[in-house]
Amino acid sequence: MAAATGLTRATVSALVDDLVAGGLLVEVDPPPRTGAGRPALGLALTSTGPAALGLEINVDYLAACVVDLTGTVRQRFAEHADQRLTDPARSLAALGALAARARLAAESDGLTVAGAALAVPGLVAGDGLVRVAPNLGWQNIDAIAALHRVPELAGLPITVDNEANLAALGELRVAGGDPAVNRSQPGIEPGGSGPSGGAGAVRPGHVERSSFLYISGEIGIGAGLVLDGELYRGVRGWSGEIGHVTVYPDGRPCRCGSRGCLEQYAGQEALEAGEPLAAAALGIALSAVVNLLDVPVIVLGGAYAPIFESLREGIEAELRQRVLTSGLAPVELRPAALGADAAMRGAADAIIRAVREDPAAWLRRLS
Amino acid sequence: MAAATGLTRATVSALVDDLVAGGLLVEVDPPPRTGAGRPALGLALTSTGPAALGLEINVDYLAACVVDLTGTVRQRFAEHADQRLTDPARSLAALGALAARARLAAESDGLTVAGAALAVPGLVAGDGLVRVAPNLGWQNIDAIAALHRVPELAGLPITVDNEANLAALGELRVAGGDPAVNRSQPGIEPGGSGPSGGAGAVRPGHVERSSFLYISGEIGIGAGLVLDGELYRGVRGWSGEIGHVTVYPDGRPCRCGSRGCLEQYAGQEALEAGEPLAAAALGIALSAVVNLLDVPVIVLGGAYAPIFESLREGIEAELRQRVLTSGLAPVELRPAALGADAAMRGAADAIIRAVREDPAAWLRRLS
DNA sequence: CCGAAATTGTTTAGTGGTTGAATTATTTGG
DNA sequence: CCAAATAATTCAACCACTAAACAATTTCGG
Repeated sequence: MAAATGLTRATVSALVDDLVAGGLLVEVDPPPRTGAGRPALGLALTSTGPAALGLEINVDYLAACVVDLTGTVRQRFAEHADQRLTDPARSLAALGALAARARLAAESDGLTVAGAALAVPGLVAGDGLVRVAPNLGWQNIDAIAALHRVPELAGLPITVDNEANLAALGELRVAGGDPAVNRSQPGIEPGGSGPSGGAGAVRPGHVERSSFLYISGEIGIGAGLVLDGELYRGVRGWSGEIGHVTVYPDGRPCRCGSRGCLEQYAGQEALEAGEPLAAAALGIALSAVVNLLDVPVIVLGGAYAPIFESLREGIEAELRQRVLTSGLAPVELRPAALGADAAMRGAADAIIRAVREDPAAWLRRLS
Repeated sequence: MAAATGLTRATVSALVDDLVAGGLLVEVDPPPRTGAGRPALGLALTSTGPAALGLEINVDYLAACVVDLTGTVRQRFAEHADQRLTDPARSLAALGALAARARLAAESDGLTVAGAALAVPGLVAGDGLVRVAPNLGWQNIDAIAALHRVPELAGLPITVDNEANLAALGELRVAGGDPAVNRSQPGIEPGGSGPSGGAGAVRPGHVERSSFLYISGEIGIGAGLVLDGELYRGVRGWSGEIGHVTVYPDGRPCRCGSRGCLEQYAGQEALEAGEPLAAAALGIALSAVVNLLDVPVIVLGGAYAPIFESLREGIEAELRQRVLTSGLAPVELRPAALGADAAMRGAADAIIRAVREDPAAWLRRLS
């Protein structure tokens, strides 16, 4: 652990002591043994302590979950109902009720909910205001205030974010880039036990930071962009609107007022109509992303995940042709690892991530 | 200064003392007076001390400059000659000679060159190897090694980067995002001298971090992307290849092997042929960027800068139609502030930036 | 079965950057 | 000329971290 962080063993000891005392870490018994020497103590994130409430509202369902520090889903509630015909205030009240149940269930399980995040299919301003969510029929909805009106959620910090952004965060956790997840138990690389090199053989403090585009095919098409392990939200929080990237400049008119948007060729409605250009259109739009941003991985989520194999070849053909650097290094295409829960899981993960990044803030809260 | 950084006045004093002792700052006499109280001391970056060597190689010229800590160009040498017909080694030797002259002139002027950066019109790998520069006819050229063969540059740290990336950095300095440039002399906002609020009225440590896309129209079209005040280079350093973003999927064949690339409609050759679609093609490609990344500003550089006004309306029309959020907040379009020297200036600036970001490293060097 | 080597974890004194409060210096404005 | 305001310095105290010694516990070789 000291080698991985670049800190002294003494420092690590002190910090770990704090985290154990604060209830964020627990010592566990059986560490895997690696060779000679005194065996290391096992450490694990607590499954009691801080937890996060992940919320999602979408065209045809509401969902809430509670995730603990380890990333395990501890509670999960969902409700299927068409939100398009419902008044936003009612939708949010129903979601609030779901969230309240999830929170109470979690707290009676020893967890303390540190905060909540809500995933919505629309444009969210920096202050959390939902500017427009076309498929829900929302416009300028203050979802945070609405949720805060539920008594059980009154004091809770709540954030709102775009559905694709949060789903991308969910994938980030699974795909790697999160050292606490894809590393094994503390105790450095088991392979390197020999005298292969002294201290400094591994660059200390270095963590592989992944970059990828998550693209979510729903009624609309959204994208979440992770650059160097961090979600990029854009200056106003409106990044990732890949559904309205122009694919055919003089193509079909789109409800956004433009023509030839990707959504017209690869949105869920086009897919259900058997659109033959879907894969090609996706490939054209994605090649623009790769040319511009040099992202090495593209994750297909939402409605694209189940039909991944049928899209793959068509997309890859366009990427090969249209990405300038495709000859130097290919782009990896893969289906989303998380299913329909991706956005809700990612929402909870956003909160957990904040606690992980600054555990001291969580410990200070006990004042 | 203490208020701006969030540090104590005592700490600032100590730090400033170090920088003055190390020759990075000098005390200057006349600070502008703001109201009652003892007047503040003036501080300015030294115009002696560390400096940076900015180098550029392009199709028809070589250039080298030396920039000091304040951002002033202290030396500038350029040489016009067609590099397409020249052997890469010869081009680099000629550039090295130019660089050597610039360095010697600067050092006899009291400056110490801290490092050099080279701008090339091509793809540069993370280690500085120029993978391919189509318009120079380069492939896998180790420019750093070649420059290091010049005796006067032997020990100097040298980096290589894409021309558009560095030009974007140059624009960043001019456009803002660099507190040391766009703030006035130390001594906080002169307007706020009244009792408008105690300490903490200004969020300490906050600096406006700009995001924009710089697009450079040369023979090829490149782009440099600045997100939150930082240049985004992409995972492999190959971001910004906007010239090969598809604009018309079944359009003109491009020398990259694809069809309908932006370069075919808005590259310098197309412009010179009076291509009527140039502005529209640019607008289509740029709308994709804005939809994906939500950048609020686009800077047109290279060959686009002088004809900015003739392109503006055509580009803006496409942006209005194709950018989903154009109704919520318009995208600002503006011509590059720096001229043909943008990339070279940006190159030097990249080095200066490194010294500014970690002045302690520069001070340690004196051991 | 013993001892050497290896590895983990703790203890201790020391260091450097920072804070906070007190002090001094120098101006404006009534 | 004095009060209020602002700028800068000094100094003791603090905190996170380091470095080095030490203690604990294992494997491995005879």
